[in-house]
Amino acid sequence: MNANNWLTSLSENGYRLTGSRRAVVEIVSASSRAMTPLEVFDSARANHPELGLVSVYRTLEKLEELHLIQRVHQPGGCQAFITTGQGHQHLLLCQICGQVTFFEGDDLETLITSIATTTGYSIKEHWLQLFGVCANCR
Amino acid sequence: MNANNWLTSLSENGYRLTGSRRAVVEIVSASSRAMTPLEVFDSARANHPELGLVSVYRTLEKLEELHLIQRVHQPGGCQAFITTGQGHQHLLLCQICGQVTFFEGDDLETLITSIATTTGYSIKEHWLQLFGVCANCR
DNA sequence: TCTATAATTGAAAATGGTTTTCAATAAAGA
DNA sequence: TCTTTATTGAAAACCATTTTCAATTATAGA
Repeated sequence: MNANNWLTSLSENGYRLTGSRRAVVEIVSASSRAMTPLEVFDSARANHPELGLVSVYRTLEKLEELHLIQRVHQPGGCQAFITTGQGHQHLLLCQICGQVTFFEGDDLETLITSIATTTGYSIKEHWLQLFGVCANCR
Repeated sequence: MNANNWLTSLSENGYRLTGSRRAVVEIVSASSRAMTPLEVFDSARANHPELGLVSVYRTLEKLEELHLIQRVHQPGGCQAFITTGQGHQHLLLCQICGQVTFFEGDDLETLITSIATTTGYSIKEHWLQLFGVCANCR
């Protein structure tokens, strides 16, 4: 279902719907783990053996531009992408299985306002990520 | 002053004090902006023209291992390093001048506990970064 | 449906940041 | 001072990502 929305979005933004793009969208939209371009490539080639790695990079670039996916920063590297949550959300990552969960973090407003006052900064954006072990992996 | 502490720490951990290491430590310990290996290299070569880029990478690696510096993740890239703050601190980055300010973020405990309960995760670590415009740059 | 056009493709080459290799050098303890 | 061994810079290797390019193909319009 996500996949169809993504394809519609690509199409509405003037991008053509090709086999390669469908292959990438299919994999990434269905994953609850952040995936690197190479992981997407390997996974997508199961159904689309003709897919090139270059097209994976190019498709991920467009999905990111359309805010359908976002890059995930981790101690081990920052190349992986995950579906973007609805609204403003923060990330919770399982250090064992890699599962990504989103959560609302509106409680931050108080903290942010206080920091802005203390430091004299005008704060525009914030990143919050939690790392831990999910219920399944304990 | 930071520089001497860092050199002491390197020495106490069995690393030799060399000209290359002093050059890197001198630059990085004095910077309030996150610097990439190449920026450190360029800057340090002003006083140490014989310094090699490879030694910059190797020294940064050791400083990170000793928790004297930490990698800073930003939308534009994740290669830059900054001095580590005292205790557990969070980052506030100026999007204009790159200045890094640390702040305490203990107010997060409540939020984190609540997320742990809701999601069933055991939370081990967290990253909080704020981006904005510092007082000087406004 | 057919055609024309311009976007998209995969392969190969290029790029750029980082790491490894290696012989020469130099720090530090005896 | 001497000896040992970590450290060095240069060059080569590496590897993820981007660019180039000619062939292909999605799409709009006839």
